[in-house]
Amino acid sequence: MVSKDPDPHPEIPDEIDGLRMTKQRKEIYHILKSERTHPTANEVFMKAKEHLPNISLATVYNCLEALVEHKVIRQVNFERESSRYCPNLRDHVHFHDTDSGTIHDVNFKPDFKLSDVLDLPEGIEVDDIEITLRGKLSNK
Amino acid sequence: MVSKDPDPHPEIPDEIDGLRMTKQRKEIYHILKSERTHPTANEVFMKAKEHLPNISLATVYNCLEALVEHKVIRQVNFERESSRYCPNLRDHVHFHDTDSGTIHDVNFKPDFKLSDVLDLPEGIEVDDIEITLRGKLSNK
DNA sequence: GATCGGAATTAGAATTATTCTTGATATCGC
DNA sequence: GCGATATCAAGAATAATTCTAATTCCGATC
Repeated sequence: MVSKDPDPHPEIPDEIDGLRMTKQRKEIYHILKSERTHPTANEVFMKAKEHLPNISLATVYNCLEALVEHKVIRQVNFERESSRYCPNLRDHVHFHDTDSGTIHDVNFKPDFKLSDVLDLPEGIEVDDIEITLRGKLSNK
Repeated sequence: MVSKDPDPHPEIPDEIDGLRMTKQRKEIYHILKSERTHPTANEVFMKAKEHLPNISLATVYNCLEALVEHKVIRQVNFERESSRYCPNLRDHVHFHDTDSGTIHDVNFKPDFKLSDVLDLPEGIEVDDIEITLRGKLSNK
């Protein structure tokens, strides 16, 4: 008699926003949630292999794409580097510390309005804003 | 007796910011200046061939890179699409019209301060800001 | 004007991240 | 359990960009 392995990520529901959360998708989502380092697909792949040794890079890409499409995670691009992935769904800005290479989330002030800051043309309808800062964190 | 061809772009100096402006670099800079459509390297290549039929794509990449390094133009990236190039050196934001696929420059309001808008962490030193808007221009 | 040296250009190969294709597996509803 | 459908895996294919090596150009010097 074969007993099914226990779900290694019982905290993740079996379906999110209409997306069936398979073993692989759960693992990948879990990796993003647990380390908030904005990893690349390849970094996720390395981590995922620890628990799912047979997973393929193509599957990692497929899963990430599915999660992005269902707005469970976000895809983040800096320059022309590999895409990175981020489970933080709040509107936020990415600060790229050029010294350490790390990426930090920065939040908007609560009363932020785009039109206060930009000379927006008439009739513009903004669906998506993307802001990246680059710089250093002077030793505190 | 061989007479030298006249410079097709006499308005562009022979050196900008320490960068020798060769025939190819002048042509490429001219293309960017005259059509403000934020073309890709390949689009620049096509245009450049009209006047310099022997120019190679590698040269276009080299020239664009040199111009970017000397801060004569800017490189602009949207998502993971091909890089685009922009001769507008003023601080500005790119609005990507998802209907037409065109890109428009949007200016900051004159009194714009980053710290008014974002919860910046202590000791942050921002060297570069990059903002992209995506959306539509409702028919005026 | 010829020559030398470094910079720029060219053509094509190489690289890299990502996507595509195809066949195998797993899962869901019946 | 069975068929339909979704997902996954492996490797090939793609596209943008970078690299390499050979050639050419250009300015400075003889």
